[in-house]
Amino acid sequence: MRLSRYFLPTLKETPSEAQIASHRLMLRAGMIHQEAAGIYSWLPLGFKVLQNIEQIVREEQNRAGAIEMLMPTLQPAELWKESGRYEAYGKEMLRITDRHKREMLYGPTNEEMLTAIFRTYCRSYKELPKILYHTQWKFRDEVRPRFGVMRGREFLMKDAYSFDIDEAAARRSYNRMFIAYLNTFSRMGLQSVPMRAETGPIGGDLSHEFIILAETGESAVYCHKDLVDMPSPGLDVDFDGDLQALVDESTALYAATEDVHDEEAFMKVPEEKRLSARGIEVGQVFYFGTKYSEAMKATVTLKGGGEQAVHMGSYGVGVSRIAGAVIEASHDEDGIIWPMAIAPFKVGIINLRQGDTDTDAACDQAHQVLENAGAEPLYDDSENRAGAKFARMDMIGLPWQLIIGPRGLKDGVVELKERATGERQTLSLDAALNLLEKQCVRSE
RNA sequence: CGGGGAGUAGCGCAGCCUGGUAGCGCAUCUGCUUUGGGAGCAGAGGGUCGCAAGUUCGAAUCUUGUCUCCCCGACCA
Repeated sequence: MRLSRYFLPTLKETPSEAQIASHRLMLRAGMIHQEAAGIYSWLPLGFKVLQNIEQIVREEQNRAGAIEMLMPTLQPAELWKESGRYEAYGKEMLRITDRHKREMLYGPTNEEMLTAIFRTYCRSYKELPKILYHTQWKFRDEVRPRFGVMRGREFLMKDAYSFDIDEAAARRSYNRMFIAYLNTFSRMGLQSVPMRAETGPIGGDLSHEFIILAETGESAVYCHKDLVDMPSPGLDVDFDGDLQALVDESTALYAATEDVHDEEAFMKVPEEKRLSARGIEVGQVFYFGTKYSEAMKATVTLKGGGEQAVHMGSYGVGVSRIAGAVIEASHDEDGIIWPMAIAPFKVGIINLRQGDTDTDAACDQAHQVLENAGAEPLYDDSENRAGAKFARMDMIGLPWQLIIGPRGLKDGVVELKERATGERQTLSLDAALNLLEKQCVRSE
């Protein structure tokens, strides 16, 4: 993509409303545009990131055996009256009345809707187990939205719902999502730590929040240090096999958020391994049994006759929030540092002397070769001076910068800079293009 | 929802106390010079001062109301 044809409204100055790094950088890098408190337009660069995140989530959901669908943003109030949550949800729920005076709402989540779908079509134990998911915009009318997309009112969320015959089977679904989440975040270059979370009225140990450690995290967290560099299970996991051992491995060590923190248990962690930090929740897995299926009469017939309310769980990933969380976890004074997997472009080509015949030609060639190879280049062909181009490229944080100028070309070389480390190497254009193809093209 | 702060050009801000032709920096446009880490000079365009009432000869400035945004807290993916 040529920058001159793209839409990338970057800002040199920081808008005054942005307090934390990710919010500031998303505005400055031209990723988002605020429409109202907690509501954002996603400009092209931000939208690419959002799509990359969504796609990784999708691939890992599918790999774990979940089935994708799509439910609407607007829901009829009746569903929520059935479950009792229409009253319980309070002012956070955005209620709307249509022209026929029917009560509607902008969905904050979809348990009711999917439970209603399930009960309509699935009547037998033979239909189980099932995990269905979608990625859709939600709305929660937070009293006080903040931190940009990390805590907006409108947000994009992947939510999955599992249906099983009993608690033991529900645990297997839970485990699938648990492992899928570890892989999902790992693929995005994020080290996630599953932490015990509040389970609500159901009790038990079946709820975990997936936390990314970051200084600006919204909640205090406590965990065993070894969890911070525990490898993810890997994409070759057999999701049809028994995942319990893998889950146990990830949950054996102490890890809890503020809400459920147990100081006594934490003290049993060797002192040098105790980590108390702040974290951002990017996902949550939750088993809630028959809470909705009973209220909404989602039952299946049993093998031996009789009926059973299905055991359910729900599994959320904050897709739009992750865009902010990644930046919180990965930036420096100069700007964003995108992990390769979700970077909006993989390499930025910097033309140091726009208008110089040789430099223009070399840049054009690099651009074309990388574009054709699928390395997703962004070519800064603007008339700006070198310094401005460097600064902007650092800010938007593409993993690689290919720097081409007349000075180097005289000696037949270009410069390649890795954003994360700042390391530069000088090499021939061909060698640079070869290296970039290896680094930036996704092999599948 | 309690407490605090702010709305003046696309962005960042001054002006308000003490009413009298609306300013600065960045950005944008034109020209010349410059060209490897956010260039220099010269010029130009762009604002019903959030909105509404009121006071006044006269309101960005004073008064009242209202809307919006931000911060701290409570709440939350």
